[in-house]
Amino acid sequence: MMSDLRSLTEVDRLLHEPSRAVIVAILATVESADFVFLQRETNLTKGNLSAHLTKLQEAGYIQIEKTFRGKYPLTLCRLTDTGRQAFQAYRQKLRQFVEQTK
Amino acid sequence: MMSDLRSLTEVDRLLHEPSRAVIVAILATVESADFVFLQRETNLTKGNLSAHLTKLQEAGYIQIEKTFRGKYPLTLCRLTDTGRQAFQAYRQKLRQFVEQTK
DNA sequence: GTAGATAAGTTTGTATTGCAAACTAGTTTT
DNA sequence: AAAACTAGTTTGCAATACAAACTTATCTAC
Repeated sequence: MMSDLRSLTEVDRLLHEPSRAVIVAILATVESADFVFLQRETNLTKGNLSAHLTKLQEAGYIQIEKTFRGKYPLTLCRLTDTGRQAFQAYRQKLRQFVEQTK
Repeated sequence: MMSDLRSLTEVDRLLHEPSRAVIVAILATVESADFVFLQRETNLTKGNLSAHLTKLQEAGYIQIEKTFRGKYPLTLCRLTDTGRQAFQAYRQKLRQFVEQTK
């Protein structure tokens, strides 16, 4: 396992975007979260949240289920196993960088 | 001090680029480093290294001195106090994120 | 019953990037 | 004197992050 400073350059770019890292960090603590909840927690605009969720879904990191709460749309998101593993690897990469630097 | 998950979205974007974080991490360990040394250590192309160094300089994070080694150009880089402080803050932000997530 | 506000999203427009490839200027080798 | 090497800088382009505009449906006030 290569473990020098420059291994940070191989970091997962999808998760290295702070907004997405925060979204995934939240999803790592709950079994699922809806769009409105995520928007309140992240402070993102609806548009940007939507775009980030789509990217996470395309990468297979989250699963999105579209349904209804009463008469309104409900978008439920949950972290996949792939997503959880990627997030752990990402945290590990950050941890190593922080520990290896001064 | 705000210290929840979403404070990661306020991370220093200049340092949050892995290539630049690595450059700065290297410069944090030496009093100065030249272009050729940095290129070997980072594995960046000359073009991209040049561009990243220019950005770090524009932000006041590094100081660049152009001189000569014998007959060849020598570009010496050193971290400024501002740059060192920014890097410490960046490391702290990463550390907090890693510690606050699961 | 219809005009306007609200809910829950998606799509579009744009300016900024990170990266690869091309270029520059001088020096050494053949 | 042509080719190759050194030490960089500039250019071209595709990707992306964010804001603003748009969509579709529901609720409220008149």
